[in-house]
Amino acid sequence: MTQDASDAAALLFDNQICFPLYSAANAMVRVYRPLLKELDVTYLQYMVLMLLWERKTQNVKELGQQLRLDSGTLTPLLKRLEQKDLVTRSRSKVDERVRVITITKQGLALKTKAKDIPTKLACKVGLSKPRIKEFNTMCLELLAFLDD
Amino acid sequence: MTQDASDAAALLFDNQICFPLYSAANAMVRVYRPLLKELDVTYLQYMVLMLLWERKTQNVKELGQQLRLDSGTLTPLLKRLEQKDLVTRSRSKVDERVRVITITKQGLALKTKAKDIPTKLACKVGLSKPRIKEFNTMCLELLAFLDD
DNA sequence: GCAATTTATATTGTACGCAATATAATTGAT
DNA sequence: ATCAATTATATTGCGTACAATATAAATTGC
Repeated sequence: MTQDASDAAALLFDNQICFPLYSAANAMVRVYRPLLKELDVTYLQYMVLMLLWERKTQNVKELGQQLRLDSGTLTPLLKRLEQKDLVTRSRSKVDERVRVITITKQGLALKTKAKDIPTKLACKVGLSKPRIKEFNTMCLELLAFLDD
Repeated sequence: MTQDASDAAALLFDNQICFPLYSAANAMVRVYRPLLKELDVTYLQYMVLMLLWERKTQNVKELGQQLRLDSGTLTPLLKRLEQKDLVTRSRSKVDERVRVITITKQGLALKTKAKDIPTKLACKVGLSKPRIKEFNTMCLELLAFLDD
């Protein structure tokens, strides 16, 4: 193939190397939505709660590093979780800049309600366990490249 | 492992079967952003233009099917492309409900400017060509399950 | 000890993504 | 032909993402 032909092929929609990734991520959030409706949280809020179920107090930076998101996304999200009484937002006594997020009793209680969600999602996902593992590995590998 | 232990493991953040997908999709859009800055379009706008480079006139439904997006997302996006004079938004003479999107001369001209973007992106992605193909296949497979 | 720099978070503005709903044109059944 | 159902798009409202910028507290260099 000539260089020009290769350039042209690279600009064809169906040859876009990441559009299926983009669509799959959207579809995944769409599938989660009805499952999370009973908890009245979004997918991202659910991920934040999950982190806080494991370690009940974390600051914004710690959450952001695990979620790969910054305060521009997290600050308003955490305010919404606070308004639902699922977390508290206090300040560190040691360092006044640090915003300390702590899960509340109600936030912890949601964990019980969430018990069946992973199974329900796994059904929707369809792929076998080893194939999911393989898929996650590839996503993480890609992520490592994309994040430099 | 007992059922309870398995339930608990399923709610651990690091065991979430789709969070790497979510993060990778975000990272991918982030990597595209500086590459598309010269064209002054977003990733999704770039995908729409790509479809219109291949077939210069398409209606909203046709675009939506290929992009897996609805008018709630596409209508405002197409208005923005119209404001940049990259597309026109007319009505079908045959069926007045149908909004016909046509790429403009300026919109077509952007294709030349975009020539090097796929190569630049491929460098960032890092994965080998066959591995990218494998990854796309898995995303499409997952997508088929998630979309029922 | 204090100015300069760094760090942690917050704010602003833009653009998705999508559920829910609205509107207007077309089609279908009688 | 007419009215009900369907279809195509638009609108509204909410919640991300994130670049750019702002602010205030802590740290560093001297």
